[in-house]
Amino acid sequence: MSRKYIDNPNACTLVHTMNIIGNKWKPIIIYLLSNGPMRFGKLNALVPTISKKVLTTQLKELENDELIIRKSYAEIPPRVEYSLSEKAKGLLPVLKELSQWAENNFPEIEFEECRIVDL
Amino acid sequence: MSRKYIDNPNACTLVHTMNIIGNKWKPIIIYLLSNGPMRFGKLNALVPTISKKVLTTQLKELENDELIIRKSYAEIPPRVEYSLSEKAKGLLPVLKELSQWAENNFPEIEFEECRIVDL
DNA sequence: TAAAGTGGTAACCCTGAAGTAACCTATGTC
DNA sequence: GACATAGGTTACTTCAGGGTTACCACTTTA
Repeated sequence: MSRKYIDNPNACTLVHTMNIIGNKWKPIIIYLLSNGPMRFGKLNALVPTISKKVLTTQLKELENDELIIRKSYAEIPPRVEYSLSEKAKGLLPVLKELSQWAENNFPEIEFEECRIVDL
Repeated sequence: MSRKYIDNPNACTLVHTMNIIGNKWKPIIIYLLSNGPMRFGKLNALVPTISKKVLTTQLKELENDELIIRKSYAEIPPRVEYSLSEKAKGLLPVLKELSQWAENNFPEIEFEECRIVDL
């Protein structure tokens, strides 16, 4: 008789984490929101390469996973603010370590294209 | 004049990290290899739901990113051993923190299906 | 009266990641 | 001579994530 499946829950919680934040846009969104609450339009302006539709779905998924909080004001024109939940804030130091790891281990990459233009 | 692009390299190193390990199988592979070198067949047996083709491409990509080391012996039948590089070992504590974060913040999830069967 | 501002939704398409099944190499063994 | 073994490759198909464009609601401003 031989084992056939993964033994360790660590691997699976990891998989779960990746399902939540391991995609193209979510780390960026979480990072941006770490500076404080932000409106939909501002997020969209800061990441012009994301379409409104995709931004909407990413925010909705993050909200479902309770990583961000959506607060909408009954105004015209509408105003909606997104902010990080406590769950997400607990993630920030780990994300920072991941960044650090990448910087330390891939020094050949300049990450220039990430630098700013103007706001 | 207003800023139009993301300001912070943190977000982008993060994106880079996610590109490397943020997918369905790589965290699992890295975790399994953290127990020591392992052969292709054993990896495949431990994760029976991954196809040989996909396992091959994942291992190849991890090797290109210098996270794992592929050692092949000129024997018949062939023998190939995979192990973690130093780069990848530096990542392990962070991955563990990510696991920990998921366990702490999603207590409602049992992660039962991750438990073992037999080896 | 028409355009701008805000936060979306609806319908559609496209691509790349992942999955399936068959095949290959070279040897040893029945 | 047929099969098993280990580590793949090749060709084909499927599917979900992401992308594009158009449109909406409601008010203020020009």
